[in-house]
Amino acid sequence: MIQRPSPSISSRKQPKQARATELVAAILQAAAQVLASEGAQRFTTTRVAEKAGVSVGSLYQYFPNKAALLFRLQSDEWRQTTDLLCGILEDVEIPPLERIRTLVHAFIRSECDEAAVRGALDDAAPLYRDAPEAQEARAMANGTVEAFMRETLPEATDDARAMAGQLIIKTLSAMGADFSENPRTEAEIEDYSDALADMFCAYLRSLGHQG
Amino acid sequence: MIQRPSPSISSRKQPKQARATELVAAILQAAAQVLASEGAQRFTTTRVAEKAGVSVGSLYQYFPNKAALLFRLQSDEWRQTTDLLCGILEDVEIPPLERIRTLVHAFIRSECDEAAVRGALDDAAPLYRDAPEAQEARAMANGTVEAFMRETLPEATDDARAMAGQLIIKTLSAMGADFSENPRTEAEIEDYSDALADMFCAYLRSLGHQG
Amino acid sequence: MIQRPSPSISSRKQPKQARATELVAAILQAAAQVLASEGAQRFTTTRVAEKAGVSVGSLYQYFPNKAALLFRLQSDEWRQTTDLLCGILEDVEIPPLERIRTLVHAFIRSECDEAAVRGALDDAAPLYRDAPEAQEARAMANGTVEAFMRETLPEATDDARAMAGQLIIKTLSAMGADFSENPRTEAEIEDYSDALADMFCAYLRSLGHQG
Amino acid sequence: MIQRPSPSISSRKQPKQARATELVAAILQAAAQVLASEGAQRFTTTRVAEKAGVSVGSLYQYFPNKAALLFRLQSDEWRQTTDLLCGILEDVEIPPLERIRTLVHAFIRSECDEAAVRGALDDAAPLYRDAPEAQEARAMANGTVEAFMRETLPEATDDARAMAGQLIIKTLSAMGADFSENPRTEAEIEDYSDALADMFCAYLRSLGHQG
DNA sequence: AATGAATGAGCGTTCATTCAT
DNA sequence: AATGAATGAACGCTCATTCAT
Repeated sequence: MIQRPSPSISSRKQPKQARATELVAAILQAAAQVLASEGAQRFTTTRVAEKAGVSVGSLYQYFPNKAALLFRLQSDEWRQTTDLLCGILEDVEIPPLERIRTLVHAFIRSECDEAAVRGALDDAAPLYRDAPEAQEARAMANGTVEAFMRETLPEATDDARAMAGQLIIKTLSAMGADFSENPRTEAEIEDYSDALADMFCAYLRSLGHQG
Repeated sequence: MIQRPSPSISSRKQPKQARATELVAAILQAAAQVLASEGAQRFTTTRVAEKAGVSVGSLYQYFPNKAALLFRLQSDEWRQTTDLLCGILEDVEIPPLERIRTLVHAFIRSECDEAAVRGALDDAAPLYRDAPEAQEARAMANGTVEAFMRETLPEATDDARAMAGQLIIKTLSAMGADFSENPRTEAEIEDYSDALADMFCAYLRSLGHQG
Repeated sequence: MIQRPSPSISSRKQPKQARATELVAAILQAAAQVLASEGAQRFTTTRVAEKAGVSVGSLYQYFPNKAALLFRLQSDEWRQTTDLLCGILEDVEIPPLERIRTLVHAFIRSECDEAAVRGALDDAAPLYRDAPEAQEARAMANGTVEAFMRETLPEATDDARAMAGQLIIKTLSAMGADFSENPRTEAEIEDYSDALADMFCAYLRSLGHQG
Repeated sequence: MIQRPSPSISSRKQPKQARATELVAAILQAAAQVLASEGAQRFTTTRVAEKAGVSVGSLYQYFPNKAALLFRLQSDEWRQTTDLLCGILEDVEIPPLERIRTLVHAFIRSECDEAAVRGALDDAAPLYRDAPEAQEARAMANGTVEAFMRETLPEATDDARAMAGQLIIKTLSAMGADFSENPRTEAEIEDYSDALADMFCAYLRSLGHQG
């Protein structure tokens, strides 16, 4: 295993003024565009700054390095996705397995919607994933998942629940990334999501869920 | 395994090809080492050639570019893994779900064993994955998987079987990659493999498998 | 020493100048700190302004450029050192060679005390040394040195005296800088100062000093 | 005191072929020219390569980084100077103090001859002086100096001799650098060298040398 | 007067690939 | 066939200075 440097990735300053906020937004938008249109390989700070209509220096005023910019992009994506998924998981009106199905559909669709950026972000992962901040970000939804699992598998041990929860989330995430690598039709998305949901539901039932 | 000519006979017949085979093998071995020890970021043709005790020029005689070298590495990994998995899947003496479990264990363990190379290979994927040959390589095991699925789900439609087969294989592959990113203990490997196998088995049963 | 206005009287009379003096003092202090703690390489106007709790713009209001700031630092150091040395040289109560010895000890010790700043200032010399003002600054103590030399070598020609005086002063200065590059123990400082003083005294005696 | 990074500075490869030797020579010559004509501040690898009629890449084939190039320049200067000085110091036919005088003249003249390069090299010292190799280089002439001092001050303690030797050498070196900063006439060089030699001789006599 | 965001030329260094030998 | 020196565009990043507010 290789020890890569973990550059500090935290934002250089939190924009106090509207001007700064706009700038950061412009940079992030440009970054997403460059990532989507040019790919991770050609994602350079110069290109992002140019696309954003800003000098490189300005970019570096708000992001301490390239990794931080990528991480921010990823982080925003994560937050969005997390919000989406948590909103679904926490809706106790709906039976758990139905929630899972909805969740899978929502996630897969969302992955396909922004496939270009996400794919390139994955390619760039080596540049930011070893930063400590990245570890934190990935743990955000843990609480919600745990609660959902307690509800779904009330009689399982904590360990079993944790493992099953992680397995499902990770599988969803990995399969979404893989599936969205190629362009997909509406029907393919539906079929694939259903199959994946079938697998998760079968698994949960086998672990003791009483539907 | 390197094809060594018996010194007196075939080395005269095909001196070039034998030499070439050795060279290619040395380069590939060096490439794997460089990838494992230096990471995708620092994987350079010069470094590989140096490690292999060969000139860069020679490297470029056998591999048209860096992507080709990486692709070959990946391709060999795939063939190996495929052989491993097919051997297990084709053993009709053992009940299907048991085969699946064995397969998962074997695969996860194998991923962890070579985590360094495979992880780096994944990081480098953007560099070779767009090659046309890369598509072919991934289809190798299709026949065996299909056969296994026919055996396991005899009453399902072809479409359903194909989908389920792909889903399981892809999930196994993606989760193996993800899981082996961090160093793992023996016990973690066992637990994780079992959980994954549980999920697959539950899924297959839910699709109609009669165990 | 900072010139603080008594709050009720002079601060009304010359509010700008008092404020300016404080600002300049704060900047210079910060500059010395940055130089000592970060080194010449990382001595940037932004960092100095930040350390001084002042905007870069303000810094540039009082110093036309980075070189001017460095020069001022150097200049202040020179004035301090000059005062120290002149005070010793002008004490006619003490025999000349004893004054030299005291002077060497005082200077070497002072160099070691502020090694960090002075070392970094030396490193930065290329940035300010070509300024015309820099020439003047170095001539400050000339009068005192001349007087001392007249006293010490009353029978020598003016030229010989000037040369000897310059030689000793320059040697002292150069050797102080060199010696203080490395951290030194008390004993090393004493020994080194004595040796240097021995050399100067022997030289002066050889030129005709009657002790 | 600041902890600067000590980049490895050793030559990347010893040129085996005439071609390579020529190249290294061309680079070193170009480097000296750039240093002399543009100053340490504008001494960049790109500029050196350009002046040498070579690509930057080639430069980096023979020098691992800019510091190494500078160090090599300095190192060559040191070797030259060392050879010059040792040749003089070791000539036992000539009385010690006369040797000292000859040495001072030779050194000061040599410093003035190449003032531009040496001055700029001094300015660039922060970039290479902390490398371990630089420490070694400075110790080269120690043996010869020691022998000379034993001959000149046979009755002094080892410590006293070492101190006196270091003092003289360092003073010579520092004063040569300082003196050659400005352009000098023939007469100035002679006068200055004599004064310096006078000082050293007086010092050695005062320490017990019997001339 | 004071601010600090913005600039952008410039730096040191890397590395896939070529091609004269 | 084999070599490995040579290329040079490209990268991430810094910092002295300006100027609109």
